[in-house]
Amino acid sequence: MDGLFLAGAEQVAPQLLGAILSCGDGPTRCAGRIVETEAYLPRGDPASHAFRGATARNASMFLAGGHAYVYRIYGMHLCFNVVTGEEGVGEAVLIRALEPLEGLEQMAQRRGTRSTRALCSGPGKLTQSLGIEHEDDGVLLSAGHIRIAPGALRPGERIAQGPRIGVSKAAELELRFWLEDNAFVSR
DNA sequence: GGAATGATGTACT
DNA sequence: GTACATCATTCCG
Repeated sequence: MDGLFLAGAEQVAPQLLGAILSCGDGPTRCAGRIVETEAYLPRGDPASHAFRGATARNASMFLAGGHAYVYRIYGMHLCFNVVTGEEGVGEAVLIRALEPLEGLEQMAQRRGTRSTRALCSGPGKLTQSLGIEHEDDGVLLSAGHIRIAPGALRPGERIAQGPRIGVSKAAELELRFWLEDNAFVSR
């Protein structure tokens, strides 16, 4: 699946739907199926952190495709992205929601809830559930404890596309992708 | 140095 | 539906 990440974010985002994102090994392993993503483009996308060039915060967004970009938002939440494209370009796919598959008890403990639907149905929730830390920013996904494995769409599943959420700029771009009617999509 | 601003989540009305 | 917690980063002067 590594080669996939060298394509553009707009191509990678829908292709990640159905793939398995996991964190940790052994008894602490948690995993979920990706059901919602958003693309952030390398050029002409003022909503992207990379829009004004590389800074200390977004440096890992300019690594080669297949690295993680983890950043803190609103002073309290972490968001996890998969960097895409060639090194130096600056594009990524935000993972917005997962359908929990493994480590449900660990996730519930980290999140402090008993609701399975509330575990990973949002970018901040899934980083907390999986135990992703700010130190994971810039790690190579194929080599570290955070991994993405290929997955497939289930029979009858359809990909939906629409405007991104929470962005105040470029709101007209339809760069959010999700699995239609999936109960674990955010909102 | 100071002010504004988030790729959010939760609680409350 | 609205309010707000909470702070690193960024931008402006």
